[in-house]
Amino acid sequence: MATIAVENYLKHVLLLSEGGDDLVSMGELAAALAVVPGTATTMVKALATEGLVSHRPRYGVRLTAEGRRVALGVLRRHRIIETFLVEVLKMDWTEVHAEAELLEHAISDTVLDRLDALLGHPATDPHGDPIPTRLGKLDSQVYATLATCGIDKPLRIVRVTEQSGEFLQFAEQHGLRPGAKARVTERNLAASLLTLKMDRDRTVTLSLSAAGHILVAPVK
Amino acid sequence: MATIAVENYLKHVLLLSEGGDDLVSMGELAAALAVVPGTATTMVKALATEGLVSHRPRYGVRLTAEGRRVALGVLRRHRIIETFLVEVLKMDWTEVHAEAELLEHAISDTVLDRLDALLGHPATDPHGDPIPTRLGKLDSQVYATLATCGIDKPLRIVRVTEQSGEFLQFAEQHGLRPGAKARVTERNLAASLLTLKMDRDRTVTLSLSAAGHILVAPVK
DNA sequence: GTTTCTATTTTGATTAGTCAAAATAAATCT
DNA sequence: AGATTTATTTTGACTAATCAAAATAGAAAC
Repeated sequence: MATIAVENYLKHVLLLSEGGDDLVSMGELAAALAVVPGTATTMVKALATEGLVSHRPRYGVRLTAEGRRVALGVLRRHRIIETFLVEVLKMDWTEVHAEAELLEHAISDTVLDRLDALLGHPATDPHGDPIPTRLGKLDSQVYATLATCGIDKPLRIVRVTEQSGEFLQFAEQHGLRPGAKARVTERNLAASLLTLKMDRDRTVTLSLSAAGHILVAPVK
Repeated sequence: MATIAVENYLKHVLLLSEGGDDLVSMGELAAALAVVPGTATTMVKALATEGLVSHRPRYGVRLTAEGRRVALGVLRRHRIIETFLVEVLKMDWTEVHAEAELLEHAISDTVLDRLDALLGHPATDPHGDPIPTRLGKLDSQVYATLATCGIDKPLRIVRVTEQSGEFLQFAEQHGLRPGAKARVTERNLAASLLTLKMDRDRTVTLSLSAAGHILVAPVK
């Protein structure tokens, strides 16, 4: 039985390895978990002897098949709980992340399956993040971001990959939520800024780094 | 911030002191928490220095006002979660106790208040146990039990004070659930048995000790 | 009023997770 | 290549919660 700490380590290794590089560094991992690097090293070594990760000392860590299975379970719980909090309890999508962080380690499979059914087996959570299936399949579709997409093409926001309350509240305030329509009108690399037009001609300006967290798909 | 272990100790001191005796013994407490007695002693001493209980060494332990406040919070969470699991997720009232035991330490006040509102601010959980209010008021109405009530009087079951799955499934199987109507037809002290008539002339026999866990009120 | 029984407390160890700070290895820069 | 910077690992220490087993204090029995 994985402890809460173990579940969190595995979840964060999964999330950090999503974005490309194969091995997750101790630095990244320690920062994500808000522990000191030495703690991450110690824990990773323990996880490695349990067969949940493989550790290449001095280079980084990666999930084993078993570790990935556990991590996907945690992620599934997290995202179903977030969806429940928004859809049923009508909480704000900008504030449910922290709540789900707590509950994801305490909910049983029975309760989770009931929630999933109540919600109609959703494919994504309120941020647009894909929900792993019971069988451990995770949709890995790659989207463009506002920082990388074409200019003046009609777009639909599909996902916002940032959990911080401030960022999400900023996004919500300007209508940058999953499902919203948008169009990039100008991208200024020198100033690292980007301008876009939302519904009803609302204009929004944001930094390229922020834009990188907003995933979009072309509107057919 | 109280840890999970601290919350559990305080909750069990509260539950064990409900049934009468002022001081809760280390033996009872250790048994309720499934730890060895020495562990309970150690923990209780720590709780005492935190001002959450007062410990009379060799005699027992009692909650302070602050400890009671914390314990009532845990109990409120537990019972609201149980109610949610039955009313919204349609789980069986005989199986929700263990689930709530896990979730009660992970749910925030925000989520709890939303659940409470969704459920219409219930006064009791599915077992008939009273739910402490946000302000820490706990209904302490005293009921007769099937072991102590009068013979041949029409009764309504108001509460079942046993959490074990087996007991509850037995109760459910024979219609002994909160709200059901019943009438004691015979009480045999020698054999420590009791017979009662339920709806549609169903007859049920159970031990006096089991009967002591089924609380009843006279039907007006 | 001793002795005996039983519950409680104490003592010494263990496990999980963490931090601070010293040691070390890899990468980078002359 | 040698020196410096930076990330990682190691070491030693700490906290919370637990157990096993020895010591002890009340209560009950004689």
